[in-house]
Amino acid sequence: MPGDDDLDHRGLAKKFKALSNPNRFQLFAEILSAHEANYEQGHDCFLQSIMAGLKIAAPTVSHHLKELVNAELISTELKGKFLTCTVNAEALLELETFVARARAQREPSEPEGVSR
Amino acid sequence: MPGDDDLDHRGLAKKFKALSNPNRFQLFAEILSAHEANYEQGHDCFLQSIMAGLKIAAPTVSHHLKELVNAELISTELKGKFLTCTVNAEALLELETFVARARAQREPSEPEGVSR
DNA sequence: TCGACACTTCTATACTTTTCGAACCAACGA
DNA sequence: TCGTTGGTTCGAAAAGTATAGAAGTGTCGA
Repeated sequence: MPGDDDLDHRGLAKKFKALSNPNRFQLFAEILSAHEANYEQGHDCFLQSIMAGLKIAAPTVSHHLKELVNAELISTELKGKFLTCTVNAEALLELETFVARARAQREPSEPEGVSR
Repeated sequence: MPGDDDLDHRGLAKKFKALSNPNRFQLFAEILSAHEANYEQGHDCFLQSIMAGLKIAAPTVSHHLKELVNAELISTELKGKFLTCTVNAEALLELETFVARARAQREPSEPEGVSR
């Protein structure tokens, strides 16, 4: 059945691509953990603090950020002078669903054990 | 603490990268579904049949395949004249673990099946 | 109002990736 | 032993990506 998985393919590849660059991946990971750290406290994840952990220039960060947004992995919002980042839960779900399904596909019944 | 997540980062980024190209992604997906289809019947996933579904030349397929192998997403074996592909279950597990953890991170309050 | 700050856009450069034709190697069947 | 077939390697062109310096936009505090 085409149209079952095919729709995902483009979006998924885009998301994978967004995470394929080490710096961008780290950027995403930082946002993720900042998100976690700040969730309870109610304040958002500021780009500024994230940039501190990376050793790349501001224009590059800006570029990577745009890619993450474009892949719909995160969204950003300008709050006055500062930029806040929010991880998109749907995107993560989409990724997880794909991988989980892939795993199921690989082993329809048998638990490991490639004989031959 | 270095070696817990940090190791993953490199490997993960590599895997994400391997899946970042649409054609390569599709290649992987094809292998996956061929795998599923043929599992019970005992015969392997032949590259030949996979290539039929893609509109890229043989050298390109060969190249992409090598990338997937390099990212440890699959392994290949030459059987006489034909090449068979096997999806690496560990790789999928690694991906799933990352994504699941990311989801948990995004919403610490939400109960999910993943413990830290 | 001014200057500092946070971030973006522009532009340029170095590098990587994708892609395929041509040539190649290995295995199989006749 | 050939010719055919499945797949790889080589070489090269075209496109894309990562990166940052310089300059720009908007916001804040003094």
